[in-house]
This record gives sequence, structure tokens and C-alpha cells, in this order.
Amino acid sequence: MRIGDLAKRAGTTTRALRFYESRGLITAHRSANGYREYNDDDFRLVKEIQTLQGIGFSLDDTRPFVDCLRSGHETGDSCADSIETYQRKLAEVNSCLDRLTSVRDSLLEKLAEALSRHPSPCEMTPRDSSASETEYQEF
Amino acid sequence: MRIGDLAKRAGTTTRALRFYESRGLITAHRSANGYREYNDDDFRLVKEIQTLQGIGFSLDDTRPFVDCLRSGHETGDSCADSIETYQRKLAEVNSCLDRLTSVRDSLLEKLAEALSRHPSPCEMTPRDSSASETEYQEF
DNA sequence: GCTTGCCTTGACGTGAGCGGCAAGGTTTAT
DNA sequence: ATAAACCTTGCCGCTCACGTCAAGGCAAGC
Repeated sequence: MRIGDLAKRAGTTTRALRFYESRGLITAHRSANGYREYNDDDFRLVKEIQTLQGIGFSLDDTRPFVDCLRSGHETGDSCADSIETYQRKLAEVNSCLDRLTSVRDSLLEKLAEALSRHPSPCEMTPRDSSASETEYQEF
Repeated sequence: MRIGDLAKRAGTTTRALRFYESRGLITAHRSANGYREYNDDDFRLVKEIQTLQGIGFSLDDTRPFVDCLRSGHETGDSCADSIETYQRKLAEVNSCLDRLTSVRDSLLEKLAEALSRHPSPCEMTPRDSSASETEYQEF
């Protein structure tokens, strides 16, 4: 299949696929007219990338998994490098959790202090607090 | 004092101070030769910015606090907008904590699965696990 | 032949928070 | 007089994962 077909099947864009190729993650062989040709294995690679990106992996971090799949393994995490990446990511996530927890604590503290200084007697959040639209940016 | 003095006092750079000014956070009046002139109030503004940035606030998020100080309040969080920003940030942090927690769980799960498939009998992390240099990038 | 819809490469834009450099003006010390 | 150490504005660079043109080639239907 060609790049547009793969993009549709994988739910991504041609631009993303070409970008993955430029990063060396996937490599397509070309048909006579120069078009990229993909097979089902390539589809699996893209899916692996998407899954890992969904967990917060950078493209570089997905490389060991993609390489692992390309070297014939059944799953992307059947190789030592992938396991190490899991562990490194886990450590990152844990340290970030610690940091965010302390941030939350200091925020709660600051908020309590500020509220105690600034009573605001008529503003006890009277309306519905629909904060579900926060698209978690940096945190 | 001039921009270099303020930068030194606040432990930042002239480049950062000019950037804050370009974002409309601080405004210096100019002396006869065109140099920026700052006073102790400006120093407090910079300190407020730094404190909030240390908690993970974006520059834009520090704006209510800076405006609050500039409007004469004793603390940057004496104004309603600052309180709202606190609350919004708190919601963001909490949602991010939830997301990271589920990420950690799925990572642990995937790691366990992969390890059960890939015994690796001679690699039980024999060396010291000095993962303290991970500078928490995206997480 | 013309349009439509694929495909190609390449180069620039995005957002955050500055760093670094250029090219010049000002002040102070020697 | 001149060097050192400031200051000014302005513009490019950085990371990341692409989006968005731009300019053109290829294939198929009418």
C-alpha cells in the first residue's frame, strides 16, 4: 500500500509517516515511480510508535522498540534495549510524579494562605466548576 | 539600578529581563541615555515571576500576580485573578498527576509482561542504578 | 486535453523561554 | 586616547513533532 493508505489505516497523516522515515524509524521501499510502498509489518511499526507515544514516549524513545520489531521479534519490547527504555521512562515518570506532588502541595499551601488573607466573602465558587476543558499543557 | 544590576540581584540574566519586558510583565522607565532604570519594586516583580516559574507556571500564568503587585497589593496573590490562576493550575496539576499515575501503571504492567516473556537470567541490574541524573524532560 | 487526486522533495512555521551574536552607543577608568 | 564594561535593538538558534504551503511529477476518469 502507499503512504496515503497507510496513513488512513493507522489513523495518522502522510506528513507524520514521512517524518518517521526522516528520523530513521520506518523505511519504505519505492515502487517504479518513486512512491513509497508499505506492507503489514510497516503498519505494525507505526502502531507501535503510536502506542508508545500515547504513553508519553518521545520518538527517539520508541526507536528501540521499532528496531526490535524490525529485527524479527514478535513484540517491540522483546529486546534488552526496550526493557531499559521502559525502566528509564519509569524512573522519569516517578521523579516527575514526586515533583508534581510537591508542586501540588505548595500550590495548596499558597492558595490557603492567599484565601486566608483575602476572604472574598461573596465568592465561594457559586457557579459550576467545569474545569474539564483544561487540556493539560505542561504538567 | 540598571538592567545588569537587577539581573545580578535577582540571579537571572539581562536577556531574561528584556524578555519579560517584551512580554509586558515588567516595564522599566528609561534614563536620559536610554538605559532601563529599575527600583526595588521591579526587583519584587522579578522575584515573583521566578517563584511562580519555579512551581511550573508559564510566563503568561505569572501575569495576574505581577499585575496584582504592580497595582499596589502587598502580595502577588491578593487579587481574584491570581486566586483563579492558582485554582486553574491546581486543576492542571491534578489532572496531570492522574495521567502520569496511569502512565506509570501501564508502564509497570508492560514491563512486567515483557520481563515475563524475556527472562534474561543474567541481568538482574547488577550495577548501581544511578538514575538521579534524569533531568525530567517531558514528564 | 483537462481535472482530480494521489505522490515527491524541500523549506519554513509553530510554542516557550530565553541564549548568543551583531553592530553600535555610553560611561568610566587608566 | 583608549580600553573595559556597560547598555541598546534586532535577529537567528535551540527542542519536538509534525502542519503548511510550494512547485512539480504521475495515474486515472471524463
